Parts: sequence; C-alpha cells; structure tokens
Amino acid sequence: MSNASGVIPSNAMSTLAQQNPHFRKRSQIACSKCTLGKLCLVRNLDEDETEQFENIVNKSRPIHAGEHIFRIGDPLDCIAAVRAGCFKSYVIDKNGEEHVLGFYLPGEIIGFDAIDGKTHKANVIALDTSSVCGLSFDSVADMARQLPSLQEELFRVMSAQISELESNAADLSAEERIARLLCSLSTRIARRGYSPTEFNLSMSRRDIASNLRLATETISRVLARFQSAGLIRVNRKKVELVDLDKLRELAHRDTG
Amino acid sequence: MSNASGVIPSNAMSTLAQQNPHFRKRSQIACSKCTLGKLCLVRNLDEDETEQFENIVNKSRPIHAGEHIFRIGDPLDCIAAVRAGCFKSYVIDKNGEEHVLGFYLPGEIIGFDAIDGKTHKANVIALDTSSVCGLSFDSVADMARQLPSLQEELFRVMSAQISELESNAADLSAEERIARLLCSLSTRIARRGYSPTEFNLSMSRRDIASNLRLATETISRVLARFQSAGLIRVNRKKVELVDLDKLRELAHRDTG
DNA sequence: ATGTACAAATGACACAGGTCAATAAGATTG
DNA sequence: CAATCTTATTGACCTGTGTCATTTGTACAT
Repeated sequence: MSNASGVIPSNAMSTLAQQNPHFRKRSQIACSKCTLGKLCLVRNLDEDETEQFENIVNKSRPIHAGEHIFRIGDPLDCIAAVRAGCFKSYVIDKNGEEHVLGFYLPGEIIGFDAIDGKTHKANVIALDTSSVCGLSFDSVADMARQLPSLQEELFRVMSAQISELESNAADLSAEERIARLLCSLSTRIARRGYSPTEFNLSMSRRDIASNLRLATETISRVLARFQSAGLIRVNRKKVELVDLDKLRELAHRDTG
Repeated sequence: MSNASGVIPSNAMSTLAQQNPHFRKRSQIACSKCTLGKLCLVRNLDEDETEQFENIVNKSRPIHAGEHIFRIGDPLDCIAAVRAGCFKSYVIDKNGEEHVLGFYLPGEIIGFDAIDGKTHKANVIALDTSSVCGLSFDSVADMARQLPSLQEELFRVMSAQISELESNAADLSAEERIARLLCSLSTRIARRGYSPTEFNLSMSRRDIASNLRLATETISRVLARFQSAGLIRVNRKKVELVDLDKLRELAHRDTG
C-alpha cells in the first residue's frame, strides 16, 4: 500500500506521470478514424476541434488480460478511454476481499473518480486483451475551457455516471440485478453496432458476483433459472439473450 | 407522471425554467458573506471571481419541510446549492415504493445527475425548513470556461460524488451501513463547524431505511443495539455519537 | 491422450434481515 | 386534554441468499 505504484513499473525510478507504460506517447491516433466512430469524448466536436483533441490523446500498446492500468493511490495523470477489450475496477477491503465496482467497455471513460483528491481510488485491470487511449486530465480540462462541446460532453458523461450509480443503488433481488447487468451490457455493446442479444461475458462469474454483491453460486443458479425459463442461453462466457423484453422488464423495476 | 411539473406551480401556464418559484430571482446573495463560509462552489475563487459568480446565483425563499424543489422530468434549468436545512432525493418504483437515493446537507450541490439528458432524474424534497441557491447550469458552465478554479471545483465535486456512490455500492451488513451513514452525517456536519458527535437526524427512520436498503425495523433494532453497546445515544431525532472511533471502524470496512 | 488446475454448477443447511402483528410514544387536531 | 394519527419500537416467525462441500466441466501443459 505504501508503494501505490501503477502498472508493473519496468523502470522503478520513473514517475508514473511520465513513464506509465500504458500511456507513454506512441502514436497520435486520429479520433476521426477511430473504429469506435466518435463514440468517445469527441462525439460532439467538429472536424477542427477533433483534430485539436487528437493532439492530447496517447494511444496505449495492447494490454493483456490481467494487467493493471491504474492502481489505488496512483496520481491522477491520465484518465483512460477504452478503445477495445474490457476492464474492471475494484478495491480490496480490510479482510482482503475484492469488490468489483464496475466494468468498462469500449467508448467508456475510466478514472473520473480520481479527480477529487487527484489520485485513483480503484484498481483497474484488463479482463481481455484491450487497449486504451490515455488522456492527461489537465490537458482535457484546459481544452474543455476552449471547446464548449468538449466541456459539455465531460459534464454529460460524469453526470451519466452519477445517474447510473444512483440507480444501481436500488435494492434489487438477485434475479433483478443479474437481468439488469445483462441488459446494461447488451445496450452498451449494441451502441457500438454489435449484436445486443449475443455476446461474450469477459468477466468471470466471480467478478459478476462481486459487482452485484451476490455469491458466485447465486450467479450460476440464476443464470440456470433464466435459461430454463427460456430467457437466455448460456454456455460459459457466451450468452444469448433470447427474450430481451422480458429481461428488461425484470431489470427495470424503477420508473419515475 | 405525464405532468412532471415541479414545485407546486402557482401559475399553471408558466414554464418551470422561468417560474420555478424556488429559484426566481429574489436577491443577489453575497457568497463571500454566506454563512457557509465559502464551503460551496466558490471555495477556490478569489474575490473578483466570487463577485462574478454571485451574479448568477439566485437565493430561494425559505422552503418548508415536505416541499419539492425538483421533480423527475423537470428540465434542467437549475442545479441547487443547499444553504440551510436538509433534502432527500428519491424515486418511485413500479410498485409505488419510494427509494431514497441520498441526503443533502448545507454546502452540497443537488442536480448533477440531471446534466445528462437535461432533465432531473430524481424528486428532491425538503426534510426541514431549508433554503437553497439556484444556479442556472448553463451559466455555471459558461462561467467555468472563464474561471479555471470554478471548472476545477465542478469536476472535483462531481468526481467526489462518483467516488462516494461507488463506495456506497459495497455489500455491507445492516450495522456497517448504519454506522457509515452516521459517520457520513457526522463529518458533513462537522465540516460546517457544528458538533460531529451530537446532531439531529432530519430524516425519518423510514427514509434512512429506504436509503440504506433496510427495513425500518432493522434501523430501530440496530440503533438500539448501538445504544446498549455504548456507541451512541438516541432519542427520536437526536443522536449523540458516544464512541465515534468505534463507529468509524465499523463503517470503514474498505481500505485500498 | 492424460493429468492438472481452475471455473462453474449443484446440493444441503444456516442465518441475517425481511415481514407481519402488536404496542408504545409523540405529534396534531378539535 | 381527549381523541386521533403518525412514527418508532419490539417480538415472533419466515425466506432469500450466503456458506460450505462436492461434483462436473473446460482449458492448458506435458
């Protein structure tokens, strides 16, 4: 804990700020040509603005499953935009138990919780082979003062994260929570043009359990129940959402 | 639900934007002389900047317990800074059950969840006689582009809210959750210079229960247990935290 | 292919906290 | 200052989910 160093520092003397190997400047990446199709912070920027933005983006090298991009206590140098793959954020409690705070898919931004206090508040680890764009938060903030659309988008994304977390706080049954996670993944994957009904669970049952505050056994049992009810078909990491409507109904207990 | 009109509209034809009676311009309030002592968004502004900021602040009239300042669906015109009193935010689920999302004390900002989608996502109601400062979010954002410290503070506060919500998501026992709420209230109250060990629970047991996802009976029982263990003394709304250290220990299950 | 190791599924049982019901203590009204 | 209503407390019992133990499945290495 005293060494909150991030990301397998190959050079022990280096500051994270300059040397975090995931965020070292490699190539300028053209956001305008990103496979994500401007799903990211540049969403509402015009061509010129996007070009400006590209100057502060560092693309990372591929990150292997199991590699950390942030660790608790790391100074907030970068926030990260997921380009490909999947990440989870987690903390370890007093008893050494891991608690998964959330999952991040391409197009999503990791690290907003680090702005307050200027240090990262969760560990973030790749679940699949992944890549991210590193964004110096200071640079983004500076640029946001020049580009209203960028500022607006930053506020919007943070706001959405607050809403999301607020609604997750609801007291749901195991079935409701699992339905909700499946639906959430579905829409987030669909946003990128992939099938909303057939996808890969990059995270283990244990990760799901930890994130939903359930036992892994409960995850297994509920998935089995969903399958025999004809709602889904699961095989290990593969899921098919057969009856998405019914799942959504289960998930959306809350209305206005 | 179709009429998501806010705040007891005395004039049915008025738009909320212009007429929300809580946020109608009444008096410019000098933030520099606010009883909160710059606990608010102006925290890091210098004198000139604070003066600028005051121009976009509308102070509300007193708000009575039970009055709403926002309702779900209200357009995001204003966010609100609590000056005095206490608020809760809540939603109603399909079954008509209320779910309390959070409590807001003086110095805290309500409405960040409304930026995404430009509509309020929760009902917000006063629990005590209260007052708030209304802040046009657009004006605040505009000004934030001129005043780096203001933008920084906005990002910081939103970030803190994200961290807070993430850590609330942990899977805690009833005792841990209640200890955590008591400690949270304690530090938030202490921030304003009041006693961290003796204060008023503005919210009902039912509100606490809903917020912590417990039954009201459990709240009563745990408070009783805490009392007989010598951790607190409770009588209705009055609480005294006798052994704050032990309470904190109970509350802070999570470490890095 | 065979062995090994880890992830997932399944079953038996326990317990924290929910639910329901009754009572008590304040608050509010006439 | 009754009468009434609401909120809080307390008790008895029930249920969903956790825990622990065992089995099955899958991937990977030899």
